Amino acid sequence: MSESTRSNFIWDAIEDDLKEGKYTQVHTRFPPEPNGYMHIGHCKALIMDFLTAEKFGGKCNLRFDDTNPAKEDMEYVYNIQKDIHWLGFDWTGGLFYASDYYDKCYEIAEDWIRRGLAYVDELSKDEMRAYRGTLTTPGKNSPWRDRPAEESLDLFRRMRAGEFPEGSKTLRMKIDMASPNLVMRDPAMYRILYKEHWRTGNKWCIYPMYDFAHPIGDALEGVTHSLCSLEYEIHRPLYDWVVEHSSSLLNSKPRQIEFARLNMTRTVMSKRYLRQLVEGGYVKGWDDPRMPTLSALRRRGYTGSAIRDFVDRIGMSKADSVVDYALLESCVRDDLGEKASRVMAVLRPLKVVFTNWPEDRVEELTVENHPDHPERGTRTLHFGRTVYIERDDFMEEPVKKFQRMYPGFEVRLKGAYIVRCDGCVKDTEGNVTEVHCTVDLDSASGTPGADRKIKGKTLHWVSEMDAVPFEARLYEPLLNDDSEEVDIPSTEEEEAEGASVDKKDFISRLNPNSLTVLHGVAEPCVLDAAEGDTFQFLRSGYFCKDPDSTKELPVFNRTVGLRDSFAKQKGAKE
RNA sequence: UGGGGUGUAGCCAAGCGGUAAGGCAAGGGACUUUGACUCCCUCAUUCGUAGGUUCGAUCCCUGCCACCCCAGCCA
Repeated sequence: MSESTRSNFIWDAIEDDLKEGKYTQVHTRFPPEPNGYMHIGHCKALIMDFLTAEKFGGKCNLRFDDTNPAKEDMEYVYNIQKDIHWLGFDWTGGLFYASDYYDKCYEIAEDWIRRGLAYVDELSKDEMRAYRGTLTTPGKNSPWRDRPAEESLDLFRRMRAGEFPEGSKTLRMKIDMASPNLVMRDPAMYRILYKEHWRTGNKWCIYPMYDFAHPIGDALEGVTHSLCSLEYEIHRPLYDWVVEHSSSLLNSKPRQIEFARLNMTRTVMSKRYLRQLVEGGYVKGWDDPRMPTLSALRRRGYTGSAIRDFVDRIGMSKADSVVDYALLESCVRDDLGEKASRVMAVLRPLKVVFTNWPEDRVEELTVENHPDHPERGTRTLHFGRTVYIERDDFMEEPVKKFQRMYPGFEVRLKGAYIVRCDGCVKDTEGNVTEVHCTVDLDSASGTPGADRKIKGKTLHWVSEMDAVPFEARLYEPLLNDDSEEVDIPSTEEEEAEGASVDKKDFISRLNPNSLTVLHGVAEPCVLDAAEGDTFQFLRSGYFCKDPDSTKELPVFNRTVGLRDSFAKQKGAKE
């Protein structure tokens, strides 16, 4: 549970940098593009960025990489900040936006043009692609590549002034069209975009590209270690090139280090697929508790500390990997097992009548809120002639090793009495509607008679007089366990083109049982709980009160079930 | 096919020339008024593969194989 102190290859590298005097302090940044909701996959980078700063006593900035006004929105800015705080971090180095640096970027761009490091190109998109060459053949120089600096400068200023239509011109870095690394083949620095930016309004109609703005943002902010995912590895020479050629204008010379991004079994991480789920109505929204978004996990009852523990436990490496979602579940169970108060709730109620218990007799019982923490107090329950138990806890004809309620067998009701099952009542279709039991009146919890050992298990229950109806929403992974993993796109691309084939496979893997809605009964205390409060419903799992709750009908999401070795064993034998 | 990466158990992952950590999952047992928790035990003679160097190789060298990333005026 506690954050491990073990290192990883990134921290080792940083320690070396410090030792060698390459840097005297550590400064990181978390640079999301505000174009969507954050999901569990983002947490690896997020936690790594903030935790690295913490570990080395440095600072971490939050910088929104808002260089593409076509895709970004303020709504996301707010949500991302909320998610970061939820995970228990703060941007100790400050809050920034790439758009803060538009002027500075422009200044550098003009400087580069003068120095012959950049030029205005007039190739169309298609032409540019053709000139770029292929993986195996070198590209060729644009006919505009060697135009005089003065001409480029003039054109660039007129681009900025809005004299040219979108797509007609770009500013490009002059590097090497024959480089075996495609990203070095004169990458674009600026494109014309007549889009209002949510922060800078209509001040600009040219916007810098990531490859240009990102290193500059880092270096302007004094970032020392720029951590990012593996797909940027081939951009590192470009990153260094940009910093190198503008170093006199910057505040630091950051080192980019890449690591593998997080993938998980039985879910998807790409924004494109998540959007399909929402827009196709397969889930109720971005915060539907089945989604891997942080807002969904929060609603479902996951905790920030469980997610931090998870990221700690998956480790940090450069190998592509798909982490078993069971590890995440294990982390929440750990966290909630300690934190959550215990309550009794019956998900699928079956009525039990105690034939030897007087109709009007009511007994007050005291039960603990947490077995390992007596200091968290107790609560009072009422025990009467009729209670509800879980349908699964009764079998008229028990299967092998079944140690719950069945005719002739004794079980204990948690915090109450030992009862013996005498039989059941069925409707015309043969469904069990009621179970009859005899209470051992000398076996009340806390009395010497309760010490009697029995073979039966201890069951949870809710008495009829206390029963509060509630809705339980149980979840399973979004995707079936298809042995073959989903084709998880590794970039955050939004382009839906060419996705139709993927979509079919992905949609066909959807788990039809990802949501089960049940109507159960619970102890009265669930009525007073606030939205977001989490309980352990004894023997059923951890449940979090949902915002859909009303005064009359509390709604609870099952965050995760308890481990169930009996179910496993039973499942294996069937 | 060019370039850049990565291959250690079912899934993650340590290991940095001296004889394979740990977690999750799985299996067995103890305890138990949650079939939970907790606690024990089991789970890689072998590190993608074939050679080489070495007294000694998961670690160094060479070849091969597999997978991932790159041909946006996205990030």
